[in-house]
Amino acid sequence: MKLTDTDLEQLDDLISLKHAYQRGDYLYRSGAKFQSLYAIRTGFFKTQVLHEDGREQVTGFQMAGEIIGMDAISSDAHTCDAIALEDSEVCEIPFGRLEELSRKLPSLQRHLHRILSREIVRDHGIMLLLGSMRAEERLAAFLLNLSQRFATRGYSPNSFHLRMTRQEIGSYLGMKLETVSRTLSNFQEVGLISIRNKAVEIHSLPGLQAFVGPPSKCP
Amino acid sequence: MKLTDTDLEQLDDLISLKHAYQRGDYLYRSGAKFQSLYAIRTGFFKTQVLHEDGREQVTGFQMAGEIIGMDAISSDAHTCDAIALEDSEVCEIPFGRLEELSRKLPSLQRHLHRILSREIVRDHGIMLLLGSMRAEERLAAFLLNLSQRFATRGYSPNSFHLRMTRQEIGSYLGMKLETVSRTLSNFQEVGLISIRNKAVEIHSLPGLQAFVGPPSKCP
DNA sequence: GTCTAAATTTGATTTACATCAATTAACATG
DNA sequence: CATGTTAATTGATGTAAATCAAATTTAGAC
Repeated sequence: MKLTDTDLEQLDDLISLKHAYQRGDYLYRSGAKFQSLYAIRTGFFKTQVLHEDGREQVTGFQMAGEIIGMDAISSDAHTCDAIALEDSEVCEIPFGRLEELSRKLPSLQRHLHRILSREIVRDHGIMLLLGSMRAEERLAAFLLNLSQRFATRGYSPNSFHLRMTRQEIGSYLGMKLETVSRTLSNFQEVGLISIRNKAVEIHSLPGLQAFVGPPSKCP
Repeated sequence: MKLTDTDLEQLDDLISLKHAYQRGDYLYRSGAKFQSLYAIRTGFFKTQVLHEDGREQVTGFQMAGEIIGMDAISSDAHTCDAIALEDSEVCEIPFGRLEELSRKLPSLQRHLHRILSREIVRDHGIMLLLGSMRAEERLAAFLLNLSQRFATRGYSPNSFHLRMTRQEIGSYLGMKLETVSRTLSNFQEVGLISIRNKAVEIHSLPGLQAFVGPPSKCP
């Protein structure tokens, strides 16, 4: 299937709505009517679900190139909050138009399906992490994941700064902020990383990797 | 958009591949090439992801009317195992054909997107559960969820039998089988449920609901 | 720059759950 | 129906992480 000029125009049109958000701004709120998906151009977001009793769970940290808002398709309303963790730029993708266009462009359709499915796979990974790893392992996996994503975007995999607080990391990883802090300090003490407030230096990626997985059996 | 006779034929055709599975059979295995989604007609399945180090995490229990296999779209390969927990019947839905047809039928397209999104929402709920609930709350939420799904299918919400072992429940909920057993025994002692092996009687749905959520503050 | 509030670190203590261990009950198989 | 096998219960003990509590650092507001 070839793209006609009209197709290209429409695709171009589809992603033409750009918006800027400042640190702390909501991209959308839980309960808001679903209209669009959002492609992050620059910046950093978190998404969180709120339990009626006030508990909250961070469900993800999203960075440039990632799509958010997919949870809202099922009920035509957003089911979580998305909040900018730094000044960010976002492309709005009206979902109705995306569906329309993806009916004409099989490769776009396939792409959309892959993105939706990738989110499911990601969530399963976090379920594994939350359900069966210890605090140390979770945090190591978290740092490795960030490292890998920064690397993909052309930044250093060994040196980056965290956009989120210890509390937000803790919420995401199912542990308290004190445990996050202590565990990071431990990593530093054994020389795996340096951490000064939000600035992280990973000294040994393999060393962190060795932490993920159960304590090695010594036969 | 109206459905033509040809459309209806194709839709009918799409879901014509039925297969039977016995307790313990694999519907698919992690790593297998992705071809189809599967609609469960009757029976009960579990899905689990395996960590290379041998740890496993049950990611869901699926029953009649539910669709599984969506995680595989992203990489063209299944990322988890799906195993029948009782004798079951399943419709295979070749995904290429589903995509093709959903290009012609906007309502089918929308339906597919909703199903994919619903899985994401479900996973976020489990992340909340794993990340921020205590064992008691997780198990209460689990029983309520099963109850509600049985009710939707016309079965009693108060009386059903578990198809899965304590170990599988524990894996799903991020706790050990002993804790599952103990917690169920506690629920029984306080009169919320009766449980004899796999047979559950819920005596008070509101009572279980009260368990989900943090211990009530007494001012 | 100063001041205030928020975030982080670190320590002491508690606790929920895991682990280890043994018994009992349910299930499958010849 | 007897018998090996797996699943479930229950108890005793250990431990990872939560909680409670300061002290300290960092970031924002004025």
